[in-house]
Amino acid sequence: MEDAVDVILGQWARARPGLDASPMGVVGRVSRLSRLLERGVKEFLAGRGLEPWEFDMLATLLRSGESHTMCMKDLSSSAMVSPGALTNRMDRLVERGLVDRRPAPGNRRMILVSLTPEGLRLVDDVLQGHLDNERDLLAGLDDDERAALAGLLRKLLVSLRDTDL
Amino acid sequence: MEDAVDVILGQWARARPGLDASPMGVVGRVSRLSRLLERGVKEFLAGRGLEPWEFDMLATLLRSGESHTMCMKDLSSSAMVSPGALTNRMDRLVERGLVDRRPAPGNRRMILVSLTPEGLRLVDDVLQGHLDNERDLLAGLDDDERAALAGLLRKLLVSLRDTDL
DNA sequence: ATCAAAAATTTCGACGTTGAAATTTCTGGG
DNA sequence: CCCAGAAATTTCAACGTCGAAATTTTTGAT
Repeated sequence: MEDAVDVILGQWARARPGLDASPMGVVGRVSRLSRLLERGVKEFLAGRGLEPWEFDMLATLLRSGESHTMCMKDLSSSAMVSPGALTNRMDRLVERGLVDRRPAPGNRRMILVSLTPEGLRLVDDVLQGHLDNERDLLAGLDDDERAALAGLLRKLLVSLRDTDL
Repeated sequence: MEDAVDVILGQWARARPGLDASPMGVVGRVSRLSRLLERGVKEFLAGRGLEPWEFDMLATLLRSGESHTMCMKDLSSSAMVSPGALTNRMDRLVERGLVDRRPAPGNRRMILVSLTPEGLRLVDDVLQGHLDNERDLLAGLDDDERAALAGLLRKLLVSLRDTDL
């Protein structure tokens, strides 16, 4: 069965015979798949009253350790957003009462962000459904294929040095 | 070798033992890989004086057929951007002299966009280098692995109905 | 103790996208 | 032939991000 990227590769073969466009077979598919999965996640979370970035922030704090607390810098790099964007996001989460913010004792340069009880309850409520939804989005592959895909993606990511949060 | 997503899965295993977070092993990796590849493409194109979206538009026109001409609607869906964003992009490409825009003869609702000779020369000059760069970004996988990865991604994309441009 | 450099965060302006409303043109049924 | 609805594009306001500059605090060398 053909996907949209096959159609594109066919167009290249016609427009520029002799050109080896095969790298687009991977790069293009990763890009399209990423957007489709994002949309699927967004639709699920919208039903729970959360934007994807909100769930990301709450889930990052939840998995960070018992205290559910991180400083702005670590949150910024974990979420792969600029420091400025992180400030903006935390402003809004504080306003919703899902996190709180306080200077770190002993180092007033740092701001510590924690889940509030309400934030913890919300993310915990949504987490299982979110994973079920992701499983559904991947249902086109069986378990072996999913594992193989994860393995290939890992190998590529490691080669691109994506080894830290 | 561990990648960043393995670290995240390890955090989940500690924070919520018993939770099966494995879908994130695929979804998270696709998302991170997509961003890394985008960055690699962006850096290459910046050296040629092009933004990724500019190259996308020019390449889409180039591979569309002999005439290098498409209407706004088809360009919009090809590039997966809203119609409004497309108008904005074309304004700027016209200003750079890389495309031209004219009403379709016989159907004045439609606007036809074509590569100018200058746009054609530019995208043709950059195309081979762009593919070489993408190949470099994928160099962590050998040919068989790359083909296997493309196949798994295709299967997943087909299951998500990503079969048209 | 002091000061320059580094570190963490916030502020701010520029930019691009989205989604909805508006505009123009076409199509088909009556 | 006319008109309502559909189709293609443009306009516009709201929104979020980035990057750079500014701010505050800490660190280390002298």
